Amino acid sequence: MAEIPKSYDPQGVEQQWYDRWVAAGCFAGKVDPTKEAFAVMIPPPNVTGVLHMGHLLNNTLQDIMVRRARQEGKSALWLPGTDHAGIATQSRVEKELRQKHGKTRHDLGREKFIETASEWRDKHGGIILGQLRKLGASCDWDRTVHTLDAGYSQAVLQTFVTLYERGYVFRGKRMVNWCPVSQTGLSDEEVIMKPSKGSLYRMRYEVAELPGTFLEISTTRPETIPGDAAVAVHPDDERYRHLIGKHVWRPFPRAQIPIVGDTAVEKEFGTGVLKVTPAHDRTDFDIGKRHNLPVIDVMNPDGTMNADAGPLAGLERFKARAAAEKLLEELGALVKTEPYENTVGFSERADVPIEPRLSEQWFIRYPKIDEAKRAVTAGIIKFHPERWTKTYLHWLENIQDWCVSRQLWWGHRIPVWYRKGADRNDAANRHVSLTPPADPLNWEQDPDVLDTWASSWLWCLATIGWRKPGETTDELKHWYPTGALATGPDIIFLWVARMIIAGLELHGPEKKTLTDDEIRQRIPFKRVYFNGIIRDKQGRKMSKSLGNSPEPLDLIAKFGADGLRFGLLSIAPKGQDILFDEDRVGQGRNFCNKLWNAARFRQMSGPMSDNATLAAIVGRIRATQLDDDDFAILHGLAELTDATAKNLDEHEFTAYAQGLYAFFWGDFCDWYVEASKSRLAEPALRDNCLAVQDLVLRQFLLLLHPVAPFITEELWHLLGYGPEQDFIQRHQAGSGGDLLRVLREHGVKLISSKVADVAALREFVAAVRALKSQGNQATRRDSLITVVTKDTASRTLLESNRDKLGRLAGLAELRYTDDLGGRPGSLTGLGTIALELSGNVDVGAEKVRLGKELEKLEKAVAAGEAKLSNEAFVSKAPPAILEGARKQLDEVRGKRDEIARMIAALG
RNA sequence: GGGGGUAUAGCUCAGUUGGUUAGAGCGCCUGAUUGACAUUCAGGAGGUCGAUGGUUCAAGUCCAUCUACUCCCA
Repeated sequence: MAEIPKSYDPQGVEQQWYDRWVAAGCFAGKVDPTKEAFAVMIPPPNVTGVLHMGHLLNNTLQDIMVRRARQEGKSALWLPGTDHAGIATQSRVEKELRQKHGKTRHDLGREKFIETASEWRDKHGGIILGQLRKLGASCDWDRTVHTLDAGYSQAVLQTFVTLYERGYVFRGKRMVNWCPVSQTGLSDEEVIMKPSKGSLYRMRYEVAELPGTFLEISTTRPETIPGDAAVAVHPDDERYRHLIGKHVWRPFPRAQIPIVGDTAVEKEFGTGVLKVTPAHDRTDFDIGKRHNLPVIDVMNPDGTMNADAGPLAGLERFKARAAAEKLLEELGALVKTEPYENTVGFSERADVPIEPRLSEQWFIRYPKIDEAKRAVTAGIIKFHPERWTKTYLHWLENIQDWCVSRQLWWGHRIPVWYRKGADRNDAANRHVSLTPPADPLNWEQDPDVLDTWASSWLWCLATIGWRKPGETTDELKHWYPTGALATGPDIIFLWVARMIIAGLELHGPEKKTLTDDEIRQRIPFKRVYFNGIIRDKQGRKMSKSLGNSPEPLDLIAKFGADGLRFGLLSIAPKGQDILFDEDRVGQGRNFCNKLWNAARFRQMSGPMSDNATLAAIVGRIRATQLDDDDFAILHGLAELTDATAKNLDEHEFTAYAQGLYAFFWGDFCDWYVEASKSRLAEPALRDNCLAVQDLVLRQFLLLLHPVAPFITEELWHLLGYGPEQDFIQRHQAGSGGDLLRVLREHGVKLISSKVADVAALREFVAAVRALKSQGNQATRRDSLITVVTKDTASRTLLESNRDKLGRLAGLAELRYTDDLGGRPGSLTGLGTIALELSGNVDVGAEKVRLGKELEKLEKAVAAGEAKLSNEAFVSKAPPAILEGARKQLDEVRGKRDEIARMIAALG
């Protein structure tokens, strides 16, 4: 066996194992009806994207779930893929066309452009999937899916057709969020509201019927004045009620427009008078409909003003705003301009203010809303953390129709053909189908494509072969519903909710309503884990423009994939945002190194024996030779095993990592291994001690494997737990009970009182070390400690562990007495101790320290006495609590007296 | 305007149905290092659990109000 090097070097280990895993087909998801299935579908990253911090955490979590499922012997699948990212990809490709060739997509034509975009995708896309391999992601790469793949596309188009046939898809002229840069409509979910500094313009319009009377109006958007069709006031507003029905003069183009009364007007905002621009504002559009106002569109799709904008025609929208201000001023209609901050919607992709714009679009009215709510409220789908259910339900309760058409070329082209020259809004003139009409020359296809989310909402279905409602396949039957989804809460509406709705409507035959059982069969996943968003140290979102995001691959190089994964878990509070701090992630790397060195120590401590199976290792243990520490560590191991399972079941990933850390570093390395060094030096005791170490290491590697796959695989082999052609993923730790049973069958019965004994010894050692440190004897290995033992049991315990105490606390001798006199001392559960040869003790400092201790104890005594003299407490508290309180009071009193005595003795 | 979330040590966070003298990691201070590990070891300092009020024998934990910060939706 190779000698283990001094410090862990992840680089070589990781690459080597990843290649071997892939070559051996370790990640292949195989349909096996005899096994419980557990599938995870990766949240498909944007094909143009590269790995960022959020992916690291999110994919680590998925890998943990999948690797654990594999260890448990389940039929496990983690399916990777990408989405085609309509707007993002198209903008990237158009930008490149413009910069390299000075061309637009229109120069190329649709077909050629899509070809170019596909080439670009094949070349640049999917970088991120390669990066995930570095993280150790155990995806079944042979199954990689892209939303524009032929089969997937068929599913997307079929869904549109099906929903159209079922009456959930309709075409309509509506106010949409228009992005003037991408020149496409957007769904509400793709609009980011941002506070923006602008101006509030106060203008006055003259009342036509009452010359000399003016109405003051506030607006943030004077460039839309030419589109004004009316002004509106609240019908109950005393100030203006009498003017309803009259008219005002619109300043430009000068025209009379009516004054209408509408309850949508906020009396308190501005002057309480609203200019109504039906073509350019959602509320105004609704007001316009109620009052039969004309819709005057004054803008071009690219955000410039059109001919109807009169004097503003041809200007870009923000230039037009300035021009409008100037015009108002010249006309004497501007009262004043004041700075104003309001929230403005920005296009998520292009990052420019969106323009509410009236246009013809395709919409989906969401089906199965009640069922979608019930799936979560009835616990058929579980959210972790649970509170996200509130956000989810709130969205469903206020749900709006989904604008699914995008004025792009890159994506799934809407499968609708219109009869040439006929009214498109008449369904009779449409052909909605996966296949073109028989007489294509008489028809033209809708130029738009579908929203990317209208493809990724089928992710859990179409990745495993769903193509049509009511049809199923072996793969679908086996993997669906998937086991869990891990994603960020920022896409709870965009993706999570829509996937649930898609599953409910599309998986299975058409049904108007669903029973709970049917819901159970149709949901896309059983659990959703929402991980926190990773922010920088100051709590800002990671972004390219801020430059505050570390390069993930650099982090992997620096800490190792395992170290980074472990470090991320240990700093990721459940469902809270994560403030990323590189120093803290270093903990993960340190932990891997600690594990590495523990294994190295094991290797150096004695020859390796049969480690091939758990039974073989247990078989090496001689029950009669086990000491207190062996019992305690094995007991702790059994507890850790159960705690680990529980934490993973409940998606308590941080607790999972912290539990492993505390056991291994604190209990095993700092205490057990240190304590066992004296036994390892004795040939007669050595083998037994090594067997226990081998046992602990083996089980620990199994528990750690999901989060740190590389180092655990490497050590699994280095320490001889499995032959070369085997993999750790084929083994599981079992339960704590299993472990205890195997031990018991071998004659090892764990005595639980030993756990308390070891805890007392650890406390004793800590007290001695502290005392020595205060007496400037920290480094001495020949210290003498005098003990006033509490009872004979304490003395027996100390005596039977003398060697260890000597080694761990640097004690040459323990002496027992009844009176410590004036020596500086301290209290332990096993008795009061004092240091001999105390050297240059600072009596003053010692008194201060003891004084503080005394004060604390006196408070505790007073609290205890008050509690026990309280009639109500004594009569109402449960006996166990009462008993505990009495015991504690006795203890605290004893300690107090002892400390008081020590202080007095110091003089 | 509506709906969440958070507030515990200098920092980042644990603290599971209320029940001992509230914990961890990092940082800081002191000390150690020739055989597992400086990616280490030992010790120490540091907290009226955001504020007020309430329920209870008992509140960091439950309830109400308030304050601050933060996210989502309109």
